[in-house]
Amino acid sequence: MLNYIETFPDSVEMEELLVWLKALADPKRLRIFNLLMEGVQCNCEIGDVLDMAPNLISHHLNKLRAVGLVDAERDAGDSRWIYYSINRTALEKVNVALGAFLNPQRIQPRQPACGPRAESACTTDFSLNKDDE
Amino acid sequence: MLNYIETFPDSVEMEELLVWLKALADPKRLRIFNLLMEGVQCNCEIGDVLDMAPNLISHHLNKLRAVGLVDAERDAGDSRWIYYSINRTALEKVNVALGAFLNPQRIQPRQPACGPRAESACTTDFSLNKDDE
DNA sequence: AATATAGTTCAACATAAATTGAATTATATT
DNA sequence: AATATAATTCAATTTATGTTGAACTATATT
Repeated sequence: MLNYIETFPDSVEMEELLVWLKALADPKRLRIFNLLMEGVQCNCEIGDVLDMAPNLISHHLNKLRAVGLVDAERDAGDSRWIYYSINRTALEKVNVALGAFLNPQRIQPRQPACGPRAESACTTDFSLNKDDE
Repeated sequence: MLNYIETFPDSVEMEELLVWLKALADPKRLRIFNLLMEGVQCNCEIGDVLDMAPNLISHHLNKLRAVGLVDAERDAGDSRWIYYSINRTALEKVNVALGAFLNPQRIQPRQPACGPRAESACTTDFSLNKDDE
């Protein structure tokens, strides 16, 4: 009678995935990210297209940068301008992680350990052994 | 001189993607979803594994159900028990949508429309024509 | 030197969402 | 009938996060 344990790669990978999901799970950030996918690069143009204040764009770009999804680079000639772009390495990592996490083949046809169909009921002895101290 | 326009499939698809991302972008919900992927099915077992209160699990399962990612089914013999499972159709849709959205090939090597490298500066005439009323 | 530009940073505010505890529903067990 | 069980619903609270406006930095233009 095995006590169930989470098995997805490991909690570290899930933590990393979570960070990426949170970064993308905002309407404005998702649109900004989308624009960067399409090649738009500076704060001001994003503002023109999405009709957002530059400080708000800056805030969201910071969040995307903080998790590594987006890179920033100043213009060589006129350093007032900053060009933002998708970090391809990070994008690939996200794709791999999401692909693994959401892989339909991971779905197990496991019998419930709880309920009438189970060998043992929930309350029985899912807790750890008491004699481990 | 074209004014830039968002092109990802359409705003409807992005809206749908956002809904899924938001559903998954929560630490507890991501772990619950993961357990469901691994075949764990009832509220009580999730509670045992993740050490969470049943009402909180219920709340998160509702969120996952609300966006179609998770199905619920009562035990035929003892209807107090509810078995939760991943909705495979929804999962496939998420995979397709994410795959399309995060496809590295979408990244365009586009020159910025703003800044010194651009033909015209940002402030020039990105706004709509004034004579359209 | 004075002004304009691109963008950021900061603090205050508003909003949304997770969490908690208590009460409730519905079914099964004794 | 009385009690136990699995899970939900509800209202109250807390926590996190997006948004706003003002001030600031750094560079370029006139």
